[in-house]
Amino acid sequence: MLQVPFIRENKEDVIKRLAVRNIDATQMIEDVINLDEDRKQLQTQLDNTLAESNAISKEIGNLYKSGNTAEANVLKEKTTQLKEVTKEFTEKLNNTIESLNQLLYKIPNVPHPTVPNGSTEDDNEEIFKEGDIPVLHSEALPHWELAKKYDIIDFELGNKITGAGFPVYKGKGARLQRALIAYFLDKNTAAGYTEYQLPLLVNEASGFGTGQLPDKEGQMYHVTQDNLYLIPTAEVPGTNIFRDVLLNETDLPIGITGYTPCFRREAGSYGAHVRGLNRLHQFDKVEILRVEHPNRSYQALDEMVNHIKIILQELKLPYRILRLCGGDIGFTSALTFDFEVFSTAQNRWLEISSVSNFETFQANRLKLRFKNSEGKNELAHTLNGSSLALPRVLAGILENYQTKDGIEIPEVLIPYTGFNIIN
RNA sequence: GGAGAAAUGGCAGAGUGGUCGAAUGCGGCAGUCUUGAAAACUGUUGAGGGUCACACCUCCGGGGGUUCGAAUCCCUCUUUCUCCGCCA
Repeated sequence: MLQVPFIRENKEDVIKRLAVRNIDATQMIEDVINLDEDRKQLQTQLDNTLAESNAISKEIGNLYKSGNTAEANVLKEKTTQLKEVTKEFTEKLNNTIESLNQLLYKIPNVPHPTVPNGSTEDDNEEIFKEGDIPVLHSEALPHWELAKKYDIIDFELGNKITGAGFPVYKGKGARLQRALIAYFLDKNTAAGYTEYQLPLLVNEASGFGTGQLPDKEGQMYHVTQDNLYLIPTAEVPGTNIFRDVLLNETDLPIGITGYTPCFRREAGSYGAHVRGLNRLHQFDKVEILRVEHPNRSYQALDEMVNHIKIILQELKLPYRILRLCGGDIGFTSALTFDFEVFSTAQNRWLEISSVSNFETFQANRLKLRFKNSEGKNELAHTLNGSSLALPRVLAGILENYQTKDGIEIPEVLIPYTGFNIIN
């Protein structure tokens, strides 16, 4: 959520930059500033009343001590009146704060100046492309056919046990998944990220901290009996490590990585383009996450992008990097780069990573701060990215590495799989 | 699941109705000493709102109550610890 002082001081710029998301925020920004003005006024009125109350209370104490009960009782009457006034102001103030917050929750992050205009994913800007798209033999298959042919993923079985979108990996398929997870985690820890194992269920406060709640709860599975949510991404438990945390400047930067399954309801998305591994209700992902000093967060974003590039180069998969346009960028993000791997048999690009800088948008909600060199508490910047989402990487490997003799295994993974072909 | 104890600043830990935003220690910051560092010593150091700056207000796990006045008393919720039970 945006900070009110920032909105007030950069009113025109905020409106202009939010327009890149194709929203006209003029009225909302105006309302925020007005509500905050009201808030300040009410706060001052309340504070003055309380100050008077406090002063009288002190006096009553002194009067009792000196035995002047009669005068004390007179003053007591007065405080009763003040209590009424206090109650009234408190109520008004709380209502104003509530309205202000409700409004602030609705305003997305301000896009970085480099975010291109645009309304849909077609307007995203391709900024990098690498890797040769292989020419497949004539009997090449999409990954779901390959999965069946080599008996490594069973979609029907998952359907029986749970429902659509919960595939069962078996044999070499299961081993390849485990290999990818281990490989990603090794790459990340080698780059300085600390490995974490995080809870897969989170409470309301955590859902709120990263912005899934209060508005986007439909994305998550809700365990109503205990009021917990299954995580849609490791970003949720990972970022909430830092909720209500005050760091020293020397603690920065912080980098963590973790593997978790992810659970997404994906209500209403069915059809041919969600076939196979393209979109699932449960999938595995390795995430990287950073807490950075504001003046080097964009450098950190570049480092993360480069890190993921190296992984894809090593896997020798054809991929491209997109700079998301204003219409496609996430609610909480200021700048996002998507990585897409080419699904040769489907002849389409599949998103396998999304790397974002949230600047202070998350930190403001989380109250994640550090003590800066002037001794002031300052909001940190948070960033995260997938490194990587497993199913589509797997789809990419199956399709791009298929030969007439079977599916070859990328060289870097062989130490992890213990085999070099699925046949 | 049952019984008991506890929750205080970045951390540890005093404080049981007004003089408490809160002793003390650690940590942080500044200084003295030193060629430099360490050690030692001295000073300083909670957060949020508000103000040009003060004043002032709020905050001692969350919520509610008693009282002129609550970290302190009462109710309630949550969490943690100990013991018992159950259990991968």
